[in-house]
Amino acid sequence: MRSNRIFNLYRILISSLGSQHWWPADSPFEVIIGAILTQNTNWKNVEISINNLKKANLLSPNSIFNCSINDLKSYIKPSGFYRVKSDYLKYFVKEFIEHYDGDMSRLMEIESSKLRNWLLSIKGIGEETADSILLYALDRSIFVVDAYTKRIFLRHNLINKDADYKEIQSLVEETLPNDPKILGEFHALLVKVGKNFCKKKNPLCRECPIFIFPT
DNA sequence: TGCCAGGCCGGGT
DNA sequence: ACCCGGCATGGC
Repeated sequence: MRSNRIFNLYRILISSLGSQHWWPADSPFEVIIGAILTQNTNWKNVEISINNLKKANLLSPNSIFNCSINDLKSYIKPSGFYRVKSDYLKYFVKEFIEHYDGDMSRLMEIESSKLRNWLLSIKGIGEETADSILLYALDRSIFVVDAYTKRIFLRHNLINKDADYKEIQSLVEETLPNDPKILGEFHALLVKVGKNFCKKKNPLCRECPIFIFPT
């Protein structure tokens, strides 16, 4: 059965690799900034940008809102796509301040699906970024699906190649315990093995060492 | 040294 | 509804 194999995959990964200690950040707001900056970008580059923002005291909604767009661009340049991402950061803090007074504790009160729709309505935040924020910044029981998840699941015949985001997400959420700690660990573990062992981009590749289970 | 990274948007079919 | 080009830096 498919769900048993997903649970096995999680157990193998957590027992062999251990906790990944995600999401590295000093505050929930920093998680949100990182989630936007890491879109299609190496985390190492994001760290440089976040350190720049930290040194400039720009890790709060109001300080980013008040920062000039050109300064913001210069700080986040190392994480790439800095022209669009500086706009994305601006869009987010503007909405956050308008709707929730830039107050994280106000966000904590909101029900997950309402919060998800609000995040998705902001330009620059798609499904993966929204779910990363819900899970790692707001501690919700949401599974984050990314390219590694799709590749690894596909190679294990856990999904077919046209499976969409929601389908993969539901599959995991209905299989693993409803626990943000576990769902967050699973996503981090999939990224970890994806980075180390799963270099081939062809999702149908069956020779990659990540292929753990026989079919 | 080329390839790619913890995606998303917008325009074209 | 899909598909694809554009966005960009730093690491290995």
